[in-house]
This record gives sequence, C-alpha cells and structure tokens, in this order.
Amino acid sequence: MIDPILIIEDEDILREILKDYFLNAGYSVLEAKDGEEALKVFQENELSLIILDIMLPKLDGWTICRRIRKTSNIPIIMLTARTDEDDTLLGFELGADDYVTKPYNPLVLLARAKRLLHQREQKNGVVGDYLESGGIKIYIPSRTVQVNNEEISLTHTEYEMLLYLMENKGIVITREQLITKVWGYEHIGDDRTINSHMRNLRNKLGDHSTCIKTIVRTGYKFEEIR
Amino acid sequence: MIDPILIIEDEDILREILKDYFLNAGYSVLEAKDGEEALKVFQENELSLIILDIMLPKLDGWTICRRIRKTSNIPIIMLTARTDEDDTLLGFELGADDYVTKPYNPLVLLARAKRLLHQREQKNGVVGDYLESGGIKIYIPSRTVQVNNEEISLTHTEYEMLLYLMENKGIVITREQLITKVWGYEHIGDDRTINSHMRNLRNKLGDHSTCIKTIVRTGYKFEEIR
DNA sequence: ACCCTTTGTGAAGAACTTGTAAAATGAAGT
DNA sequence: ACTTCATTTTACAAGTTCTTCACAAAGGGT
Repeated sequence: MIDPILIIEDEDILREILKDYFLNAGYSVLEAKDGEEALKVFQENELSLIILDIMLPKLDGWTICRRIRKTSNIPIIMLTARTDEDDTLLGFELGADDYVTKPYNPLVLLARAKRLLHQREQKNGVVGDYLESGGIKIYIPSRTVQVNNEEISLTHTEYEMLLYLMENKGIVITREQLITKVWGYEHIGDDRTINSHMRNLRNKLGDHSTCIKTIVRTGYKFEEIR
Repeated sequence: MIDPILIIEDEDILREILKDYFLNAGYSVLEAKDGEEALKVFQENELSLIILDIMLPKLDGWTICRRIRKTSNIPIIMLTARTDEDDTLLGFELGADDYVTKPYNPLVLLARAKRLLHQREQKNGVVGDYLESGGIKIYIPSRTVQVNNEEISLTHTEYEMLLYLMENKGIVITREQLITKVWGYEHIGDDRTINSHMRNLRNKLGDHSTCIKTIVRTGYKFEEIR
C-alpha cells in the first residue's frame, strides 16, 4: 500500500497523531495546515484520500470540499468538533464520503479510511494487482497489458497514459493533467506530441480504442463500453 | 425511489421514528424486532439496504451481519448504543458499510443511507459528483449531461455556460459574468456570440430549455420548473 | 401605440482543435 | 559507428466549434 493520504488539520497535535497512525498502517502522508495550503497540495499531488477538518484558517473545509469535488471524486472524510449534526448533512451534500465527529478514535478513522480506499479500488476495477475495464487488463507489477486476453506491447509513454486514464475511469483527464502525470511538471514541448502518442496507443488497442474518448478543448476520458 | 429498506431494531419507538423518516423520503420499509425475524425477512425479500441494531433479542447484530455477508453484499448500516469504539472496528471487520452511534439524528442516518444507495447505483452506472435540477443532470467529473436520463452532447462553451447557470440556480447571471466566466476577462467580440451559444444550448436541452430564462437587459437565469 | 433597444435565428465562413502520416531527433544496445 | 526503437516535431487534413452578420422578433420606456 503506497496510497498517499492528505491530512488537512490546523491543530499540530491532532495532525501528528493521525499522521502516526496512518504511517504505521503503511500509508504515505501529506499534510496541510490551512485551506490554501490544502488546495495547493491537492493540485500538485496524486492523492488517494483526503481527511479534512472543517475549522481551518483561510479557507474552511466546506469550501475546500466543494472546490475539490469540481475536479475529482477522491474519497473525502470530513472532521468536525461540533456536535451540530446539520453539519453532517451539509457534508454529505457537498460530496464528502464520510463524516467523523471529534473526539474520535484514530483507529476508527483509519478503519473508515481503509473502507473507502477499498471501495474505490473495487469501483475502479482493481483486483489484486491488476486493473480491468472494458476488455482491457493492466497487470501492474509486470507492467503488461492484455486486450481480449492477448498481450499487446506498449511503450513507456503509452503505458503511462493508459494507466492514468484507466485509474480514472469515467473521469475527464485534461491534457495538462496527462502531461504533468506522464512528462512531469513543467514540460515544454509541442502540443501535438500527446496526439501522436494517443494515436499510437489507440492503434494498439484496436477495436477497444473506442474506450478512450476525446473531449474537445478539454482532454480525454476512459469509458467502459456497454 | 422504491428501494426497500429493512430496519432491524427491537425498541418500538426508535423503529417507528426511523420508519417514518424513510417512508417520508420515499423508501419502502420492512421491519424486524429480533434477530431471527430479521434473517427471515432478509431471505424472503429483495432488499436495497439494511439498518441493523446491535443489541437484539435472540441473535445479536454481529451474528446477523456475519450471516448476511455470507450470501450478500447489500449495504448494511450498524447502530449501537454503546460508545465503545471497538465496536465500530468490529463492525467494519464484519463487513458493515457504515456505523452510527446512538443517539443519532435520523436525518443523518437517512443521509448516510442515501449515500450508500447512491454509491451502489454508481457502481453500475455513471460516475461521480453531480448537479441536478429540473430533470437536467450534470456529472462533473465525467463532464456529461443528461436530460431525462438521456445523455446529450454539449460543446465546451455550451457545457461551461450550463454549468455556470446551474451552479447559480435561481440567481440572475449577467452577460458580463457569463463572458468572463466562459471566455475570460478581456474578451473582445461580437455581442451576439453569446446568443448563438445560448440558442444552441437551448436547442439541445429540448423541452427543458425553459429552465433558462432570459432576463432582458441583464442576463440569464436558471430556474427549476415546477 | 410608438420607437428604440435588446434578444433570437439561420446560415456561412473563419478559427480552432484534433487526427494522421512521415520525417527528424534522440537514446540504448550491439 | 550502426541499428533499432521510441519520442518528438512538422506539416497538413479533417472535422468541429466558434464567431459573425443580417434580419426577425420581442421587450421596455415614454
């Protein structure tokens, strides 16, 4: 498990405790002390789950949740000190996946986080160490790809692109996202490069290339065909 | 919504209260007062979700959860009066999907139930966070729009306009606001451009185009029709 | 009711975005 | 240095989307 968790909590002690628990459970942990920092970390990292306190300096948890939900459906667990249960309702409306009231047992929070991560894996078609969708299988440890149970050989770039798209099945990935994911943060290069690779990838996928949809002026999206 | 919910709770008053809330929310409700009855009802009905109290006569909640999980992965929410948090951990281990401690706000329980049911839907369908009003649904991560549950395809500009209007349901959006939102701050161009796109968008929305009202000399407004 | 302003409409071409093919460049191994 | 393969660039094609324009229709103020 190398899932990176982002803990957004302004109180140092609480954050440290949580961090310890998650590190011990084998996750990697990123931290943010206020709303602005949180969004920055969110944008610059590939995260698996977010733990979000509501009472924060600069931007409150609601706002952050709303902003994140515009571009991602990453699991979010919200924390609150208040016992006011209307908060919980608002939290769910804004798209939080779970809601834990303080004081909480860190082990419970950990259990809830694990459950969400597990759900997500299942939803994305990750079974053990492969990822499957629409007749395409990616075996992650061996870095091989099968289409209709026949292995096809992809270059590094093609593999990375396909993996990223399939990890985010059903979600639009912008060209920028693809570029930063595959080439790194400040890649300067021709705009057509990405198209070339996409074409090569699609050719290799044969019939199944229809899984990768072009979203004009935005990016690409992997969709399971029905 | 015709999802049948099974409420397993021995205290009549609590069960009745819950039942009312769920009935009002449009669900159908089945009841069980003890463990044996619960299993019987479970086996004889096609359920969508189970709410399961732990302290029960005859068979306790743990046992029931374990038994059900042998044959089904129906969403289960466990209830407990105890504040002992180890219970929660055990609950998750046994495969419960959520865990609520008494006393609870019935609305919160309802919200959590809805979330689980919604997740279930998603597994078999479209992904993600969405925005709905008046028969129009925008699935934000997948960037798709449904009118009466049928997907329509919008261009970038049309999508941005609709999203902005629906995000501000009931509020008048000025032409300037629309322009800066969709085209950016210093857009110089023909005044009629916006009308053209609005026309195309309305055409694609069909009957539902009435949701977008023209406010003469000001802008546009999205309104849910009743 | 009138005039003036604002918005809706249809069609055409401009502008943009992506797809495609082929050539140039770069990297790795022999 | 040569071969091979992946990557990037280039130039162009194809298709879509956007913008503009002229005119029609509708709305607002007096």
